[in-house]
Amino acid sequence: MSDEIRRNMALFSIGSVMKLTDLTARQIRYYEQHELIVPARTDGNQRLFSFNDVERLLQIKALIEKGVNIAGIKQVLNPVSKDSEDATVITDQSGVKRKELDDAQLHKMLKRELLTGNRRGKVSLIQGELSRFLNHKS
DNA sequence: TTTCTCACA
DNA sequence: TGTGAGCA
Repeated sequence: MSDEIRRNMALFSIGSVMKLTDLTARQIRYYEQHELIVPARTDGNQRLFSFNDVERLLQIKALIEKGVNIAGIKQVLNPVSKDSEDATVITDQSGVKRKELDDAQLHKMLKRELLTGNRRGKVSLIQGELSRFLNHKS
């Protein structure tokens, strides 16, 4: 669990993130405007990204390449409180939590689509690049 | 030099 | 989204 801490601690400049994600600074800032990511700031108002942010950016990139728009990406990335909209739960003949179930399945479906083809390949590639970047650091 | 915000193509 | 201006 303390892994979360480190993931959110490592900080990169937007320039590093650009190289790591192949996104332009413009895109990165654009995604931030749409709340797809929420990087921290330095004293000089400089953006600081964590490993989590980088991974998030890579997911966003993958989704965009699949033709998903900002709104769609928000749905996949934003954990929209698990129980903040149970007001519209349908109570049909089969069950009581119809809507909730559908949301969960949809979310899982989208996530799977996003990661289809590189369950491990892309991730390890990313980590490899991160390591190379951190070690070379020249 | 790099990043930032803002505005226009 | 890209690009350029003017700052810090």
